[in-house]
Amino acid sequence: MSKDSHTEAWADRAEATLAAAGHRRGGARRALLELLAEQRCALTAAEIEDALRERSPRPVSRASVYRILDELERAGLVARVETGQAMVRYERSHASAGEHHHHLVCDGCGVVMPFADEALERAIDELSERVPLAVSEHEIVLHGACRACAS
Amino acid sequence: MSKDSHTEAWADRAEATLAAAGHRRGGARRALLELLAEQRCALTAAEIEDALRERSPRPVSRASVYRILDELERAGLVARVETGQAMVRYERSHASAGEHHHHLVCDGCGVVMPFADEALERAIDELSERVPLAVSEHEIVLHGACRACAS
DNA sequence: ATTCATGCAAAGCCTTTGCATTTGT
DNA sequence: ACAAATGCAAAGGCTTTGCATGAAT
Repeated sequence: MSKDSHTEAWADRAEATLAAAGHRRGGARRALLELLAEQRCALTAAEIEDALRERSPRPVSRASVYRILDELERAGLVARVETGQAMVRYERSHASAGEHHHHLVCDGCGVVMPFADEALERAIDELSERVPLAVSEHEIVLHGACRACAS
Repeated sequence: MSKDSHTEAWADRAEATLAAAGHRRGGARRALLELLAEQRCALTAAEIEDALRERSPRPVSRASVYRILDELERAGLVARVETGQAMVRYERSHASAGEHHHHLVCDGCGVVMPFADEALERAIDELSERVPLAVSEHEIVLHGACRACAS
C-alpha cells in the first residue's frame, strides 16, 4: 500500500466519521484533512494556514482552520500537542491514525520530531493503575538540542 | 526541619542566585518567591496574581507577575508547565527545588496534581540515549478523570 | 546618584465569535 | 429550500511592552 493511499484513507475515514455525525462535506475541511493526513508530525494553525494557501487554488480562511481543527478535535480525529512553544500544534489523533508517538522538541531551532518507545508506554500503563486519576490520555515531550543545534 | 523553613530556604536561595546575577531585591519578587515556595504544584499567572492580592498589603501588578516569572524561568528557578488547559502554569524548577515530579490533570474539573514514578524516569533516561536529541528536560502529563469527577 | 524594579496602561498576538454569503444535501 | 460550511472582519483573552515612578545599592 502506497503512502498516498494510506494517508488518504485516513482523510476519507475522518470525513466519513463526520458525515455519520451529521456534518456535510466542505472543500475547506477536505483540504485540511488531506494536509493532516500527509504529515508525520504536528503542525501549528499558522503552518496549516500557510500550507493550504500554497497548495490550494482557493486558500482556507484562518477562522475555518481553527473551527475545523476544533471540530476534528471534539470528534477525536485530531489531537492538540503542547510543545512548550508559542503556539499549540495539531496532528491526527493516535486512536484515529492507528499509531502512537510522542515528541522531541529542539529548544534551539524549534523543530519537532516524533518518537515512540515501548518501555516508556509500559511504564505509563503500569503507573496509570496506581494514580488517583482514571487516565485516558498521556502526553510526553522531551526537550533538548537537535543534532544541528548541538554542534 | 519545618515546612516553612524548608520552603523559605528555596526563596532565599532563589533570591541569592538572582542577586549573584546582578539583580536587586524587590518586594514584588520576594512576595512571588515566597508564594511559589509554599506551593506543592504549579499555578497559573492569574492564580499567582490573585493569591498575592489576597495576602499582600500591596498587591503585585500583572506585568510584574509575568516579568518576574520570565526572569525566574530564564534563571532556571521556575519551570513552565503545559497542562493542555487554557493557561500556562509555573512552579519551582525540579533542579532548584531538589525534587522531580510530573502532572495529573483532571479534564473534568481542571485540578492539577503532582506525581512521581521511578520506573517512568528510568524509561525516560534510557530512551534519551537513543534519540536524535541531546535531551535536557522532559515533561509528562496524564489526562483523565479525578475521583470526584469519575463518580 | 545610578540603575534596576515596579505599576499602569496600551499594544500584541493567537484564537474565537458574529454575521453575511456560499455550498451541500 | 434549508441548514451547514466558509470567509471576512471584529472582538476576546492571555501575555508583553513602553514609559514614568519608586526603591535598592
